[in-house]
Amino acid sequence: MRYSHQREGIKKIVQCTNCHPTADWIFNQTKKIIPNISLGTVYRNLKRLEEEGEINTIYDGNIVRYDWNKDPHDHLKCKVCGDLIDVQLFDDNIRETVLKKYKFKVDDVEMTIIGTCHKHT
Amino acid sequence: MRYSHQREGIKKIVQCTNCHPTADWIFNQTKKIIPNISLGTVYRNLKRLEEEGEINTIYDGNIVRYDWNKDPHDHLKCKVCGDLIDVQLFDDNIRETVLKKYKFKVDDVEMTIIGTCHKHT
DNA sequence: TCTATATATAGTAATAATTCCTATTACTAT
DNA sequence: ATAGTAATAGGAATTATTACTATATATAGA
Repeated sequence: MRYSHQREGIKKIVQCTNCHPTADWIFNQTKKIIPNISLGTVYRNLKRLEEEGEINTIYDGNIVRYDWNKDPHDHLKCKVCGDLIDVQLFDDNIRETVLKKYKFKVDDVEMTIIGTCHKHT
Repeated sequence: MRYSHQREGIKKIVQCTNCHPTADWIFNQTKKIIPNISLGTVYRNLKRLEEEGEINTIYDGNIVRYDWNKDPHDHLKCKVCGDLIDVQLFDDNIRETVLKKYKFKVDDVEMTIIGTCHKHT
């Protein structure tokens, strides 16, 4: 894949945030460094970065977000503030259980736990 | 809530299928019984049925689907045929673990397991 | 049964997120 | 430097969903 200034900018933006940004947020941030970047370029490069394994696409309800955290992990979604918090729960036993019980070869486990985070007690 | 012929039709359609239909699929099926139903009516009533607890909204990646199965359950998503299969895995220990470890009050656990189903071995 | 009123509907327009298209520009190897 | 390849900007097209509005319908009360 050929080098591209735009893609490097997008990558840096995604990797330097702790929130789980949407394409639109990434577009707006990237515009601050590369003012004439286009939204199409952002979408195309996010897709390519995902293909390269540099970032992950996560689905927060019907909102698409991007995540630089490549380790398998789950999310806690707070329904009060909307925060999406990275957590490490299980995994290994899920793979085995599902394979035995349903003859289903597991590639990926996506788990989102919806509730209320500690800030609202 | 006032009775509506259209809402009853939509409810019946959703409850009589084992697939996890999209709004568009539901619209097309409902048209067979109520030919001049409009798509807006389908969306409005799906939302109200969800509010009433008659159906659930599930997010299959960025595709929105509806599900009459109100029991808490998880999904296996086959990346070959796209099938979404209902399964019952765990739950109870997740709630406790998450509450203790992250001080996060769990309302709902959404788990989708991506892989290959038994039809493609 | 009839009427009044609130709610639902069909049909259309508007919005939002994403993808597609095309002319132009940049990079690479010769 | 030039040709060929690949990437970009910008805007149009697409898809899913929501909003709007005039008309139709359900239902409560006379």
